[in-house]
Amino acid sequence: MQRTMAKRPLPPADHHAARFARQREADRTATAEDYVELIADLLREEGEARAVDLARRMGVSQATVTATVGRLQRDGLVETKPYRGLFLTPSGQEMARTAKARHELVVRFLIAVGLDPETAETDAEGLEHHASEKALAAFARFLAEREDGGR
Amino acid sequence: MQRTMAKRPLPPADHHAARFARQREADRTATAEDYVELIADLLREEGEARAVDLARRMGVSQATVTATVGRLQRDGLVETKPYRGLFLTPSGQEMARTAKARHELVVRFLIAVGLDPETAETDAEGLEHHASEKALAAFARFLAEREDGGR
DNA sequence: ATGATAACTTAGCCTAGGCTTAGTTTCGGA
DNA sequence: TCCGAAACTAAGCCTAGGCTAAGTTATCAT
Repeated sequence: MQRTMAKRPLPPADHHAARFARQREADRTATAEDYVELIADLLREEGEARAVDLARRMGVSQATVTATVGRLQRDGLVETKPYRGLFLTPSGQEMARTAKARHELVVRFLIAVGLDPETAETDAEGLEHHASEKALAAFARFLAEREDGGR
Repeated sequence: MQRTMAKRPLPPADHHAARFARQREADRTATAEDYVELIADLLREEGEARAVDLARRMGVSQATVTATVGRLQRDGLVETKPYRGLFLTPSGQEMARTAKARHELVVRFLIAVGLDPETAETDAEGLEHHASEKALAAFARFLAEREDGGR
């Protein structure tokens, strides 16, 4: 049995470094995922995703949206038709699909462990980018068990 | 009853924007927390926290550590005595204390919902910065119940 | 059909957080 | 004691992601 006190020695340095590297990697993709997810939502709910709406919903200036969308375009995730909104490339759609699924899963999980839906939604925004596949699998398992046990 | 399909309409734009703002705020403090937490760990476990060890454990160059530590110093979290390592100011210690508590809580929670300890540790690194107070409270509640039920 | 308004872009600036390469300092062992 | 290796700093560069202010350009309503 492990000690309960926070006295476990530090992990080996390279191990430790790998965690932070994963972390930085996740940070780099987080913005792309947020934009792509939001574009997909807007396309679905409003029929179009205009830069001005993205700016409004992200709480950011239009200039920032222009710059970010430029990077997304460079990375093959988004296409633009000025004054006709933004569109997702196939790989953008793919990213949006998995991002949304992840988001939904995290929200449902947070609610299941006792968070109110509004806070769950807010927190999911931050947490969804940092949960590993293993963690997501554990969340899904937890939800499945919860549903079985509940009936 | 709400629809189960992901068809809930988008939240109001300002609402939506506020979530992302919180998010960006958390991102800004994440690096500081990671450094301060690691410095505290090194001081506790090794007796000193040298820049070179931070670099090794963060997986980053020494120059990057110098720059980051400069910002931490500017922000009143850290003090340096060259060749004698890094030290935390009272407010740095405070930050380390709460960061560590949060980290421990998230790890224990992740293990409780079925993650293996190693992955829990890795994921906690990313998740701890993005869980709200409400979420942390929910995690703690969950663990408490779990312990009651378990006996 | 044209002109005001709204949408979008450009330019220029900033900070955080990375990097490498090239110095400085300090410490410790011969 | 002194000198080489290790620790640290400095300089200069880069990208992402923010900002404002100043253009452009489409669209739509008259």
